[in-house]
Amino acid sequence: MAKEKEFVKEIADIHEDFPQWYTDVVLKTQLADYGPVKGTMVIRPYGYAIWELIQKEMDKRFKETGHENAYFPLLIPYSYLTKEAEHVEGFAPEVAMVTRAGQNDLPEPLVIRPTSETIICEMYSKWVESYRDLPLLINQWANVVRWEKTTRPFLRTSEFLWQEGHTLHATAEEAEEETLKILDVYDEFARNVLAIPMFKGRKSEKEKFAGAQATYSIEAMMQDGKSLQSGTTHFFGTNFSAAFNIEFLDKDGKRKNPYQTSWGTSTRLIGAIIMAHGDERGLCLPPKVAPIQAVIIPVAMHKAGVIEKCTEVYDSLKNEFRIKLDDRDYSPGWKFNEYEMKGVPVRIEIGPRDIEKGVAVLCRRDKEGEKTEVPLDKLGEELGKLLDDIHENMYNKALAFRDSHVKTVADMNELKDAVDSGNFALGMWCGDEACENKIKELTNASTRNMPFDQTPCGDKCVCCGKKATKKIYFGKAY
RNA sequence: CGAGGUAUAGCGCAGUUUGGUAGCGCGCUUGGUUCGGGACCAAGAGGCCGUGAGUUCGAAUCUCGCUACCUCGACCA
Repeated sequence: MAKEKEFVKEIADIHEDFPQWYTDVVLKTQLADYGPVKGTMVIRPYGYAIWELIQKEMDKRFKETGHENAYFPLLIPYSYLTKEAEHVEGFAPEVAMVTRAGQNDLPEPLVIRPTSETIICEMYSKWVESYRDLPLLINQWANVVRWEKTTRPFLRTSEFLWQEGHTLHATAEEAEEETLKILDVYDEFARNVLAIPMFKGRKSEKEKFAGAQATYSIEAMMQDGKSLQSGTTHFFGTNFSAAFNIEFLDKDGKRKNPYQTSWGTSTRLIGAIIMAHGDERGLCLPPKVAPIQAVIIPVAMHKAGVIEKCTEVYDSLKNEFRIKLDDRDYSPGWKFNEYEMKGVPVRIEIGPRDIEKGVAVLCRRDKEGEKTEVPLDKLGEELGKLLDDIHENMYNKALAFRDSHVKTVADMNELKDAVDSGNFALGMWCGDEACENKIKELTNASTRNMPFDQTPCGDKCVCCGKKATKKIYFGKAY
């Protein structure tokens, strides 16, 4: 019907105009709206509910691995930022500062945190005295501000929400172990909660965090073949602890700088969900972070007994699932489209015909048109199974997409072909930053990360042709 | 920050060339008929035309500045 075509046009075609599709989905599904200040966004209730579920799942994992939450101040003296040379160099260009308070200029400008290493280190230097104080494992949920040049809702905003973990350890081995452990937590979370497969690996020197000795990342492939860096963990060695005079007296009676890590994930993960799973109908949310896991849609609401039966079903499911009964005065067809656009995993239709048969119709979002009739007394059980199956299917679909969009390449031409046609390229690299820069210049792709499985796929650098020992992913990135 | 584009009702647009006081579709409100894939009829509400200055008797329309958004580059979670 003509009306249906108009609806489809409300969201740009995912295959023809991915950036526009993305923005349409964010705005039309009411995840977020633009704020009045450049690069800011308002996270609307539907989007914030996803963030709360992400927080809940992730926080549980941090606690299970021995971390505690704390909160550090938003404002940081500018002088703190300058203590670690690489750090200030990396962040200065995008730092926002407060220079006035009330009617007076401040004696020292205050940085609105772009990240909290410096102020946390300053505090840690007071708190740590003995090896008995280690390890110190703290996480904070906070907002940070980075004055980015180009912004996009969830993917890059001037202010964003995130979590940042900051830990201190007595030995380098223990700190390195922490960076890898958290990387695994991120990876497992992405797989089991967001249904997104990640490439785990180590960043190149060029791409690592300002002030880190080593940076690791999880990288997700979006449906346009671009990479989204979705989480990072950093090993600092003693770079910061030395700069900030964090010292402890070790068992051997010597004063030492502890080894440090930091790690973070942000509201960007919501962008990852949108771009990894969405389709021409809009959002498709993984059940574990879907604010509404199933929506009950009454059919022929005015007919006797329909609303009553729907309410009864709602009451029987509401304690076990995040469920909504939509009894608004819109036609069923209108609601079907609405909730599909908003990515609700399961729709439960209940109308006079179903009530007569003692069933409800379950329709899954991830497989178009697949409907099953389920006896009302088995609804809870079947819904649980269906949600699990939806998660599996979404993960497998994303995995299959990803695996079919990675090309092993041997030289620059193959690399360029691969990334220009929407793929990641996996190839050998000599480790020279000059090659990274040249690749970026010629193909617009950057190095993403080096997988832990370094089984060679060749022996020559894809760029310079010299002997190469590092296997690394290349891709265009957000 | 560099190049290009856009800004008129909640959304999508016309009107700008040739200045004369704003219109269409969707949505919204009310009443009625409807309801298993975006229903229909009728009656309504809603806009200092992004913003600041200038030209003019008169500016959505002409001139200059600013801002925001979109696309493409350089920087980042």
